[in-house]
Amino acid sequence: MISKQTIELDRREQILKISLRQFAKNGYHKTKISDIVREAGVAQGTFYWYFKSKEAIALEIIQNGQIHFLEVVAQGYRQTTGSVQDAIKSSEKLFEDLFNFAENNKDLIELLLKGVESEDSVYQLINETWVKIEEAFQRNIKRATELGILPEKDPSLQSALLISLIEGTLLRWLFGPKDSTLTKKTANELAKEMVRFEFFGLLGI
Amino acid sequence: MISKQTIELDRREQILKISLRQFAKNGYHKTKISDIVREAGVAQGTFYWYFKSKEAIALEIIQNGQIHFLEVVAQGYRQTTGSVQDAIKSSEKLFEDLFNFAENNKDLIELLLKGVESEDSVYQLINETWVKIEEAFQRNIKRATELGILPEKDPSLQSALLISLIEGTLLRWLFGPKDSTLTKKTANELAKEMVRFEFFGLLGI
Amino acid sequence: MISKQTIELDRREQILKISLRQFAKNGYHKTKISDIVREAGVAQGTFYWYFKSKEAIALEIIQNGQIHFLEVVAQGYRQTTGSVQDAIKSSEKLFEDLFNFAENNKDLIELLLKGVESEDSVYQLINETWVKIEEAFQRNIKRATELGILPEKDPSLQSALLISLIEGTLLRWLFGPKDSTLTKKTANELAKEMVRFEFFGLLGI
Amino acid sequence: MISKQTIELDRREQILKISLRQFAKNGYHKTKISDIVREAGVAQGTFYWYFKSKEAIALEIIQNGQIHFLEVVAQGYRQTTGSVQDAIKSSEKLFEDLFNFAENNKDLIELLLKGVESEDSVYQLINETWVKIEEAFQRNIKRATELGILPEKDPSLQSALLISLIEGTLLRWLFGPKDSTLTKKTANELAKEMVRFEFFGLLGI
DNA sequence: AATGAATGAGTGTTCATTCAT
DNA sequence: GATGAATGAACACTCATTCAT
Repeated sequence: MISKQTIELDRREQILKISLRQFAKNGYHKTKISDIVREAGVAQGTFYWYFKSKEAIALEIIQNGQIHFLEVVAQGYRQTTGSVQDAIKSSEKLFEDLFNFAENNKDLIELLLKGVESEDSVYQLINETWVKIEEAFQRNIKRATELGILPEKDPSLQSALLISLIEGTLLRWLFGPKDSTLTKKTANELAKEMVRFEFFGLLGI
Repeated sequence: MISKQTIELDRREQILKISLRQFAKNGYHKTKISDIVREAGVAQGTFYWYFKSKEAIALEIIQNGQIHFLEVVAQGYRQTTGSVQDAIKSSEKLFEDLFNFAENNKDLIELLLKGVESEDSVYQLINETWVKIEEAFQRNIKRATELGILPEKDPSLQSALLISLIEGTLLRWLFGPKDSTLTKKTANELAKEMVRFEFFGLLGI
Repeated sequence: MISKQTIELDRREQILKISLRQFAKNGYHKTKISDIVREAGVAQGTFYWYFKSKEAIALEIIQNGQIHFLEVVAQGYRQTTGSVQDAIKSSEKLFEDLFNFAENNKDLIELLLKGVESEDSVYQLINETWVKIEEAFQRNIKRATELGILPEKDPSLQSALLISLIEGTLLRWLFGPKDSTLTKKTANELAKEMVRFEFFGLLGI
Repeated sequence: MISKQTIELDRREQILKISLRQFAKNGYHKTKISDIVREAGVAQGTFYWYFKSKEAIALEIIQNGQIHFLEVVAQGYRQTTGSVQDAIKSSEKLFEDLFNFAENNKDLIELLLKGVESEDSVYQLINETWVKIEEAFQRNIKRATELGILPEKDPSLQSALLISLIEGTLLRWLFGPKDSTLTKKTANELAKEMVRFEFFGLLGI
């Protein structure tokens, strides 16, 4: 039997999901409440029973996404014992988790990557999400440097470069032209390539 | 004497410039024609004497920008004789030119980096710009591989990674928090760091 | 023991009371059913179990109020024997009763005085209330004229002037600025002043 | 020849006039912008070319009205030499001016008398208008008291009573039932009756 | 009796675009 | 070339009312 609770959650969840997809696909401004409710098969007013405003639902979507995204990043890193091999392995693991998450949450990632021109508050929250992810990576780099795995350098620059790689790769992997070599790679393959570039650059083997 | 022709060009140029700045600063959708003409000190109708529509001016702005941007990228690369040292040098040169151009054309870069959620046609043109730049880099990578400077790998992946680095770095360098270590670097310093990472990765010296 | 009947009456009474206060305080249009039910602690649908519509509850509130108001006005007047002194005394008594009633029914009075811009039907009923009160006063004036207490004049004008005085005084006394000399008067004092003006005008002692 | 200036003023003036009439007739909340523009024969957007918002136009209407109304009240009073006869004469003159103004500006008076339930800012401005008029009357009463024409009493109460008379009389004279004896009076007759009541009360001759 | 989710017609406002002058 | 008044299709949001449970 489906309880009231379940129905409400479902409807709310459904609107959240539809909104996320539309925000991701068409952007914040071009997504109209009327489109969302049409797809959900409910009346315009129903949207406002569950959500205070367009801005509010966007913020909730991103907030949720941020939490899940950060969980992945936080869990992905295992403590390394000290060898470069270990660092590479755990980095691969992290990237693979991250890419898998991204693949399973394409809409969220698209919104986080493209949803730049929205309400200010929404923009801020998206920004905050990337900053937090960058901070997580920075912590890992610092630890690796302290363990002597990585040479001493400006960790903020390093993490910035890393995040740049990740953002750009996600964009091209998930939303690039369907026939590119990049699009066809699996999360695992991509993680390996990324790590190779991360540690050894273009010259690395 | 200033001819009518000149005046027209000036006014047209002025509106283009103002529009670029406003598109960059506030985004495509949040930029209103009324704001543009107010800043330009002309009537609403005047805008439509020079430009067919909001979409048209955005396209023209990006088209112009694309041409200049590609010129820099095209000129940046000199022919390499074959040594890794040369490749590094010329890569540094390219990055430095690119960063200098970006610094002198902040508005354009901001629009190209953030202006994702606009009209479809505008989005496509921005996309095309990055693709063309990526292609330019890809050609260079291929040549370096043929010359034996770089090891054999998927050049489309390599250029994708490179462009990702560039985009992310530009975003953080030009539009990141004012007090970060990244923001304070000069174009030359940044180019050197980029190249180091490009060729040697995190482990490189 | 509280019977179901009692509970229902209570709940109904409670909603009526809350609605009256909100109508008075915020006006008919700015009072939302959602506000009323929130304050009553019941669901939106419950309101419509007890009342047909927003208009219906407003009409009922005013209808009730009209009855009580008219009772006061009807009881207020005692038969006068014929002397001016008696007329003044009984007029004072009436005003005092009326002011006391108003003080104990501020919300109702506020609604009757300010609730002008509501549904047409509501407006009509408020109007009717004042007309009936005016008629009561007019009857008294006529009787006083027949008894030779008051000089012969157009009684409809006289009662109109009287009601005007009452309405304006109530408005200022109950809802005027808290620090005015008017606001601080008691019902009895006010009644005396009113009667003095009523019978003798500005020149009267 | 009709200059642009004239046309603009006309259109603006026209919308102001239509809005005033609709606000007066239907109240602030029930007056829709769509009704106003329909009557004016212009598009919805045109309204917003001339006025910032519904609230803004209401405020402008009342502000204008307040100025004209106060002018009448200010001019109406002549300095009195000291006799009661003079005071009565000048009071009659003032009331007559006031009633004439009201007759020629029925819509404004209706809005000022009935437009109680509007936006807060609008409500405040209407209130302010009556307060200023009351102050003008109060000044006159004080002067008359100093000259020994009126007996010493609380002038704030006296002016309050006077304004109450005026408001109530206007309401009934201009908007009362068409067949009443009151409605049929001329401004001059009404002024005389008012003054009689003002100075001598019901007992006065 | 009571709930609260759902409805949908309406409301003020915005803004790119047009056009008579 | 230039003006700025005029347009009207949207759009986000509100709220009295309904109804299945």
